[in-house]
Amino acid sequence: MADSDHKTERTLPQSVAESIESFSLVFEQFGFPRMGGRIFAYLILSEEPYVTQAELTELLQASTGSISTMVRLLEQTSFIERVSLPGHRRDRFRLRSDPLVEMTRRRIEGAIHVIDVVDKAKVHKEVGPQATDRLERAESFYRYFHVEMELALVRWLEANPLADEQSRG
Amino acid sequence: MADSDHKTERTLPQSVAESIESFSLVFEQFGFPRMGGRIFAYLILSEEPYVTQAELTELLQASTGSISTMVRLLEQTSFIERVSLPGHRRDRFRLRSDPLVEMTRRRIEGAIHVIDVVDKAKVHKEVGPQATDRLERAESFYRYFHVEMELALVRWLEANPLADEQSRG
DNA sequence: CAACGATATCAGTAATAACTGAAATAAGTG
DNA sequence: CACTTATTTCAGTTATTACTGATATCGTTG
Repeated sequence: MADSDHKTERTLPQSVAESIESFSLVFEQFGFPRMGGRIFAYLILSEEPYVTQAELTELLQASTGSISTMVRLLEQTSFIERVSLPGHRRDRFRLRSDPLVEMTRRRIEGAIHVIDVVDKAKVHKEVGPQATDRLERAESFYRYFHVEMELALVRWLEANPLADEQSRG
Repeated sequence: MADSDHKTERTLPQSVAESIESFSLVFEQFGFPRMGGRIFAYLILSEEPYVTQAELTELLQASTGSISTMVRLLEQTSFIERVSLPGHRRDRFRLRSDPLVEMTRRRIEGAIHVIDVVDKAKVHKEVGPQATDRLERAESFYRYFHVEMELALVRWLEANPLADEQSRG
């Protein structure tokens, strides 16, 4: 019953490999290690919804350690999902959601931290009137922008619901 | 006529120094070296619109090399402005705009690069129908979101014009 | 134009983080 | 329960980058 290791493709086509690299750089901008971005990119670009660590190791030309650490990180941050099926030794992984949308959502939430830093800076007695004005301006901007981004995101999600191509593989 | 080096404060109050550190971490998230963030933070928090490299070196406890490199970087990326006055040896620097707003603006523009990467990935013949759907969904989201952010930013700037506290020191 | 002060440059250091590869552990199978 | 295979862990390597501190260059002033 084993699924052993008879995958058809042992290696990725050049063009896909290049796209994966581009994506990895994009995801790096979101604060992810490149290898994490490569996993995202593979899952986005592949027709196979699930992938095993062994496949990732081979296709992405990476070490088992690197893949193991990365899938755990992505799992813990809820970007991918681990599925272990009885009758299968290898765990399988799949995307939980559009990674770019989800990262954008988290970045939006990150704005709260910025607001917090700005707000905290205002309270010190050493901060003069002009500085206070600047801080208030920055805070006002961030508060506004944060809300606007949240609304825009919600609007888009409502207009573009997840057609659950997600729910089976 | 020299302005020599008779600044009143040789060192920053604890609380301000802490705020500066917090800011430096925020700016780091925008891809700036911490020292750059500290310079921003100082200029935001100070009542003095202008600062010299010597002052930054002392107040931020940094090396002259680090400060020199950083102000040049910030100058080249148009975040700060260098003003050299005749009769003054030291160059003086000041903010050109709200750094947080400006960085947000640039981040928005960065979305174009993401769209580009997604778009390029679609053309390869090896990319199947499901992957194409995912890419199109991502692209659609990014295009929409990019426009919405631009609009939100413009709206805010119109409602909050720069009262030119900027134009003199 | 000599001397000094400010800034730029550059080589070296330190700190960080990703990644590898091997060894340990866990889980599934006959 | 022994064996195999998948996964985790971890120590070590490599790469990157910020920063320092010394030296070189530039610019101003007397």
